[in-house]
Amino acid sequence: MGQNDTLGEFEHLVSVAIMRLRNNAYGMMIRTEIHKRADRDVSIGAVYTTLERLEQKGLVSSRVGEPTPERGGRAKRYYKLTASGVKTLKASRGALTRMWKGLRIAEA
Amino acid sequence: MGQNDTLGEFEHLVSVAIMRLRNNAYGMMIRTEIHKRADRDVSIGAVYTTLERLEQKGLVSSRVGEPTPERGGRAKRYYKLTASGVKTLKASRGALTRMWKGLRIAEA
DNA sequence: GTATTTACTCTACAATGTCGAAAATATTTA
DNA sequence: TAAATATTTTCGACATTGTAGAGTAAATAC
Repeated sequence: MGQNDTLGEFEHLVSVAIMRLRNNAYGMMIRTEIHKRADRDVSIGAVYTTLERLEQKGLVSSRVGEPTPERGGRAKRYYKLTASGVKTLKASRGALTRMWKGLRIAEA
Repeated sequence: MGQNDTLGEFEHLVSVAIMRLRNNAYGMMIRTEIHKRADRDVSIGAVYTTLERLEQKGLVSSRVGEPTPERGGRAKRYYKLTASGVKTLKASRGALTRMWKGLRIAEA
């Protein structure tokens, strides 16, 4: 049930953030990107939980990077969308786009 | 917690459908609109549950209409977005738009 | 008053959203 | 080199949202 093809609202934001960040998409950065762009301030835990679930669904993959020596800190885990992830993200966006198409938002 | 300001993915679709349908936004129609536009086939129960929750949050309001005599059938309950609902919908769309802005989607 | 049609309500459970605290692991410093 | 500090990830728990299916209501037709 609910295997593939649609993303939740936050999953959508996380997925887009990963695309934007290219080869610098790791937890903390993803959170920052969402904060800056979508003006949405979520906890880092929320981000990781979602990342983990997306990975379980095969929509993103990850690898642990070398620990960049910039004043301590644990090694980063980098994420990227899989082919399936890109496809699903496109589908989600497409549904929204078609839904909004031609509608000029006015009043209640 | 999570009072206002963001819509879930399906709540978003339902809200847009209500706007599109103007003065003809009742359960069955909303479902059809989502099916046609977003190519999403959900049960009527799913639609009503969401409608009810949006109403509880003050994002939509409803009223029961006169039973149009078109070969039987119960009276319809019409929905519309409240001012707060419009605002929230705009915010949700805005977040997505800003998130996507400038990103050309390519490959994984 | 029974069948038929159209539409809504209820109940239950699965999936997604979200937080806060804890654990890892690296560098600096006393 | 042990302790302090910084950066990032992992865990556990619970709230909200997504979704289906069966049941109920109410109106017209026969």
